[in-house]
Amino acid sequence: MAVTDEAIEKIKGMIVSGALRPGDRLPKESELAAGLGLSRNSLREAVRALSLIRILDVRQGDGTYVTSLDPQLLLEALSFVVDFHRDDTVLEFLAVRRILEPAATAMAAVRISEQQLDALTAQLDRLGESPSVEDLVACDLEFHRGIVHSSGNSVLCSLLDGLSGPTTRARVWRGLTQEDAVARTLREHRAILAALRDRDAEAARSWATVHIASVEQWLRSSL
Amino acid sequence: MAVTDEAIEKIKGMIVSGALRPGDRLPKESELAAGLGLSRNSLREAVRALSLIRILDVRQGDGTYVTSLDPQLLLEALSFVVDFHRDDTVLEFLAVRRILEPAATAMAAVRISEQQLDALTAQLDRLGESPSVEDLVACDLEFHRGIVHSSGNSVLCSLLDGLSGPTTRARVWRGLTQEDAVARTLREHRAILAALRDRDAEAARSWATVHIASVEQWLRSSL
DNA sequence: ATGACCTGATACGTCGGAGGTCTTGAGCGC
DNA sequence: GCGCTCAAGACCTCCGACGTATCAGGTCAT
Repeated sequence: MAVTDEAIEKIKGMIVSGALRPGDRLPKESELAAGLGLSRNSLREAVRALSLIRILDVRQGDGTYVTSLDPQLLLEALSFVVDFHRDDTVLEFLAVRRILEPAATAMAAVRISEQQLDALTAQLDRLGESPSVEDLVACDLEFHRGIVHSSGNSVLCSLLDGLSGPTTRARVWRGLTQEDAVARTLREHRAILAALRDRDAEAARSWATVHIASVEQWLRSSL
Repeated sequence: MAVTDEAIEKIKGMIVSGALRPGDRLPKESELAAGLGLSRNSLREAVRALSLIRILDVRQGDGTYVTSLDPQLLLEALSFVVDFHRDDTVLEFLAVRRILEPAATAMAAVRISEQQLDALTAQLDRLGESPSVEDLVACDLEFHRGIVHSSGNSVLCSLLDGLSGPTTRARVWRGLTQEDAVARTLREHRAILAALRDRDAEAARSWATVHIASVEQWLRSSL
């Protein structure tokens, strides 16, 4: 195994074992390199790799720190990976979302706060009747993010966030090619919100399923 | 933005845009570095980072290649990230698994082949009545992997694979501390398998839910 | 002719050192 | 007390050199 890979493993080990805790500062590059028995150049490769996946946070002029290691932060790296998938796997991502999102929406139905409900309502009102496609998609993303956040499971939240990336582009196409997509989306959002307000988990789950299934159906027929 | 980060983005761009396709070979380090306008050292940091998350495959003495970019391969990186999570987020991972696994099992019920069913049966038979805890956990992992694989969704498959890491350790503790855990696990596996053989998606889903919920319940009470 | 073996070219792996740039905080003047 | 200056510390980038692994092609014995 290459020295750089060893260094990655060792740093990982220090974090997992608790020797380095979230927010801790690493020794400076030259010291750490000496400590791990490799050159500064090779160590930098290891640090850079861990920094890409948000394990380490490197600040020029300051030092290198262990991140908070929050699921939210770490799963951000997922979206980077997801970006590499071609269109032929979008359907598979969507299928996973179709499983997770209804479940998250149902969970949110029993946990979401009144303030959050009001905020979501205000957001939908602000969008108006016939928004631009870009606004709609952005709002759509925000809407679902808000709901999933209320599920109370940060892993679930981050996972859906990462998975939503590839389907976002698809939704833009849809808005451009399907006439009633805008009105339909708005209608379904209202329905989901109403179900949440009623604390009706099953209705919320069903509307979320319908919502995603409609995107999936369109995508499947147009590929 | 640092030159290394630029390089990462540029290489990513070359792949996403299709200029570099899966299996393609990159120019040698010195040429690529010159092409991207940075030093070989800095480029190596970019390549190393992309190699950690399985975007690139570097072979000493040969060259650097774009990987297959299979979801399975790319989501392997997920397990690396998941390893960093402490025990207090295991419950959240388990909650996500509780959503995905029953759905995957239900999907498998209508798609799994007879050969696969026979293989799973043989695997359970081979384990015997009172296996060691390690054997049981390994077998458990393999059992679920086989079923999820039959769901036909490779993204779902890889995701569950990555998510199962942190709960594996938990299951080992469980086997060590809870007397009837072994027998119970075996019983539930048989039930899931029977449901799959009956092509009964709902029964399969329910048994999978029960199976995971029992782990979750024990874990929740023991933390 | 075929196979194993050797060898050179090629490309990645590692290293040490030299400047450059950014952040931080102490010290100074208003 | 407040704001500014400046020097120290730490990361950023680069260069050039050498080590090591892989592969292709030629050589030689069978």
